[in-house]
Amino acid sequence: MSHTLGIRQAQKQKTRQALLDAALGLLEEQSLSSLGLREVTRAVGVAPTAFYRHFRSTADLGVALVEDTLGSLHPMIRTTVSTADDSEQRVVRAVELIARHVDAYPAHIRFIARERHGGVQPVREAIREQLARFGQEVKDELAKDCESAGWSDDDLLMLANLYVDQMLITASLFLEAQESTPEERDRVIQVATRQMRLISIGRHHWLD
Amino acid sequence: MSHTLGIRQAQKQKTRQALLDAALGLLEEQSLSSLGLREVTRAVGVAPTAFYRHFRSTADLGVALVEDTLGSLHPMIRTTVSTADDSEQRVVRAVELIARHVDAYPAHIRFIARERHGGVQPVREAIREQLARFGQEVKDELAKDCESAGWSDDDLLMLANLYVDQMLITASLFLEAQESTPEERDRVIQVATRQMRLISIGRHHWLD
DNA sequence: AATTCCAGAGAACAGTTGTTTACTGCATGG
DNA sequence: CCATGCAGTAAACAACTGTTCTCTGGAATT
Repeated sequence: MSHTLGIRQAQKQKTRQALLDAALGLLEEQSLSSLGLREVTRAVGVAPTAFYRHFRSTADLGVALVEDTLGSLHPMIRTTVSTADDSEQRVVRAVELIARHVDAYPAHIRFIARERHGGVQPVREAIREQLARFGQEVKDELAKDCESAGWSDDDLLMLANLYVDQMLITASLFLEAQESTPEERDRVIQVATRQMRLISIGRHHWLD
Repeated sequence: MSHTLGIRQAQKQKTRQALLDAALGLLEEQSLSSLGLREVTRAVGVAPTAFYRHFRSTADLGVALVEDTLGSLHPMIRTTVSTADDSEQRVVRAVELIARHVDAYPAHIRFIARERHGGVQPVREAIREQLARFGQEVKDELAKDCESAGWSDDDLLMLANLYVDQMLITASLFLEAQESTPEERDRVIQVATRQMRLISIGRHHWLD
């Protein structure tokens, strides 16, 4: 079904991606609500009017950016929860995976952390939607675990969302520590690991 | 020592507060990095140049706003942790207090949630600093509790920061639910309460 | 080979922005 | 009571913004 795009469509998607990439770069030191359309086109090297061929507005571009950046998170979250070692090893491995992802795509998680509560409503909504989806995915993974026996659906979802939020907080801490000393980075690893561990302990004794 | 201000200084502080209030209002539907200085003065009804008598830039105003808005949070956080009922009642009461605070000062917590990871570095730093202070305060309160016997200082601070982050997440959820149905609000209360409870359970079994 | 289509260019538009300069009126301190 | 200080005003600046309109070159379709 995936017909090889013509030269025409290929070029279009290329500049579209260039616009998205340029925007993501510019958003490292400002928020979406202050991002100008001309600013983006200037960074790419196309005329301002070309922008409209791809997006209705910068808010529209922001929504597209949400799909892109959170799409890259799906595999990480999946593997973070599903690695079936012992409970303690799982926590350590999760924090490690988060750190690795932040190193690989710092701009992605900066964008999400910044715009999750940012000034552009449609973007906030898109992020909220995607994170709810993540919550469901994590819940499904948790349900497979034998430790989840006797848990209600509501409680599983509650725990899943707690994990998702904690992942974002941890990722954000790694991002801040990135332009700091390596010792600070190690400190973040230790704190994040212990917080995750405490949540896991709470999970273990939930049904008492 | 607090000498009654002259008419001069009183007027100055009055317009300064007017600028802060107007800015906080405008920031409900945009972020600080897109807030224009003229926009603020227009909302107050003074000349654009008057702005410079009070702030160097909008970023400067943002930092001042952090002190204001997070100052109002100090009493809440203090009482949230220190009410010395039984553990379960404490959780319920904490969530209740957060809900009440969000209803009282929605713009305050919106500002903090938005600019904590926002596009203006000095403001991010100011918020980070204040939240670290909160973490210390919570830790001091936790240390008084008999349940904290045998805990290391690092672990206490780790738990305190976990609580602070969880409070912010919960407050943010209440804010979103504010312009939604009352049933949604109740759902937020239930989820937040159970998340807090799970953390408390983790705390209780931490030393096993 | 002729025609249609469309991504991108270019110019122009009215509005807005931050910042500077010179000013005014009034509360304040000698 | 008079001189100084200073909060706020007014006008002007170059630079920038989003959006519209018209146009063009080359891929896509027939």
